[in-house]
Amino acid sequence: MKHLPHKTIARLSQYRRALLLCHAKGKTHIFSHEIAKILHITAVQVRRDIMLIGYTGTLRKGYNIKDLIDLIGRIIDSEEGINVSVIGVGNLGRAIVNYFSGRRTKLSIVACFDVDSNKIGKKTSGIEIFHIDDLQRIIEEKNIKIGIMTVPSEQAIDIAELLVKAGIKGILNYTPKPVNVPKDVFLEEYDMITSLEKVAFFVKTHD
Amino acid sequence: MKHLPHKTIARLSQYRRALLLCHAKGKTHIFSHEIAKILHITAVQVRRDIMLIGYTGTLRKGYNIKDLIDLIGRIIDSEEGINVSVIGVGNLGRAIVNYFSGRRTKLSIVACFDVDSNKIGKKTSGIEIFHIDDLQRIIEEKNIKIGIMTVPSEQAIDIAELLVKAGIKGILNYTPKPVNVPKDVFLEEYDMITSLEKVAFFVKTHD
DNA sequence: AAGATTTTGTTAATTATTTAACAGTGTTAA
DNA sequence: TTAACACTGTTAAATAATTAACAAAATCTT
Ligand SMILES: NC(=O)c1ccc[n+]([C@@H]2O[C@H](COP(=O)([O-])OP(=O)(O)OC[C@H]3O[C@@H](n4cnc5c(N)ncnc54)[C@H](O)[C@@H]3O)[C@@H](O)[C@H]2O)c1
Ligand SMILES: NC(=O)c1ccc[n+]([C@@H]2O[C@H](COP(=O)([O-])OP(=O)(O)OC[C@H]3O[C@@H](n4cnc5c(N)ncnc54)[C@H](O)[C@@H]3O)[C@@H](O)[C@H]2O)c1
Repeated sequence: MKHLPHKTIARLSQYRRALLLCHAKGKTHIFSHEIAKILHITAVQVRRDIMLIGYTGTLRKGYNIKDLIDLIGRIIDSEEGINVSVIGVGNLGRAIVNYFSGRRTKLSIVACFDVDSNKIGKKTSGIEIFHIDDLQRIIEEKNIKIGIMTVPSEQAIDIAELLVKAGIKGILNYTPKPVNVPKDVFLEEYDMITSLEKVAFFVKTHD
Repeated sequence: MKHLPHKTIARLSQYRRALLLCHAKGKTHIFSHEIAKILHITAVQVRRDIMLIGYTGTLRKGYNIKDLIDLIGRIIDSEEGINVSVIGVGNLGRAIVNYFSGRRTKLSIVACFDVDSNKIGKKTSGIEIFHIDDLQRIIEEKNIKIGIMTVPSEQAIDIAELLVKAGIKGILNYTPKPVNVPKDVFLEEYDMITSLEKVAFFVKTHD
């Protein structure tokens, strides 16, 4: 298995989530077209993705749900788990921390950072909030590999640089400000405003 | 100008945001490579996108910032503006409402919906919260075209259906549950968990 | 047991998107 | 006034992602 396309990785994550739900219901096998139906994509795409990770289902019975869940896990998870931090504990940051603190997965949010003295030392959803000046130290101490940026956009570029310096290996930037990272750091940016404007554009043109 | 690629639309939104910043600083012209630098993409891509919308800069001076902002506006905005609603005023929904209420654009959030009786009738960031049962009526009364879904994922499918019935033309689904809409409704889905798992995958493999 | 049916796995074709290449043209400098 | 330069606009090539096509095989039907 050489290079999995980005889009395939994203779908594998979704397949797994859907499969876990099916598994919980006691289902043991599933067809490509069933998975496709759940995610509203085509069965071919499902089969192709599954082919790419080298799994083979059984003809006429489909894919073994448990096996496929495990295989996807071996591909996208890190065995030891990965520690994550949230930088900027405002409305969005708090929502994210709260949301992820509920679920047990291989990804755990283990620290937050802010500059607001009212927040430092407190906890949000059980996760401690540190001062941004302690970032480097805490990142090292807690072996944090991923940073989720939810700071005001004016701070985005500086914070990204700080994260890179601290040795972070992946950044999820929810700021509408594009940031720059060296190529050994993986960057994913999501811009909500743009997303909404895109919807608005198609609403406008589609009638 | 025929069909603009989705990706181009998304970038136009970002160009405009960057251009507005430059404009505010008193800059009048900008080169493709300057825009590219800000967004960390290539100058060719910028030029190509701008070509697609039929704008032409002046040689050696670049693009007129004000003109380009206006043209992008004419393309992606609706003249009259578009009304938006948020369904599910929890942590994420509240963050979104608060965030967008600050900015004046052609897109305004004009109503929220929930089922929690403690929330109904109250306001969040100045926007009234209605009961989900009044959705159809309010959508019509307030001429709402877009719905942002931030309800628990178990509710996602039902709510999407409800929105479609009510005559919504665009849905932004922040639930990790894929939903189904007729093809005259534009659907954009963003799954934060998947996004984070994708970052984790590349962090894992990239060393 | 023969034939129809269903479903996978895989290669090939298609479509979408990005990147490269380069002609054309004001502007600056010699 | 001519040559070098620094841009844009556009076409062509390359890359990425999706979709179609179909052979192979397990199961079902009669
Ligand atoms: N809230 C949303 O729904 C939403 C939507 C789209 C984009 N965003 C983006 O997400 C970011 C955060 O949005 P928000 O609504 O949570 O804002 P917010 O103001 O509620 O939160 C920002 C937080 O960052 C902290 N902060 C400021 N400077 C910091 C620094 N140098 N280091 C660490 N922390 C710092 C602030 O103290 C605050 O707690 C913004 O960039 C915004 O554009 C938010
Ligand atoms: N918080 C995050 O950062 C985050 C991240 C990723 C995904 N999400 C997704 O966003 C959604 C909301 O997350 P949250 O953290 O804000 O959850 P939340 O529980 O804080 O909010 C959900 C809200 O929806 C309301 N609600 C429930 N049923 C409803 C119905 N039928 N109609 C209208 N409103 C209803 C609830 O009363 C509540 O106010 C979830 O699907 C979650 O998976 C959230």
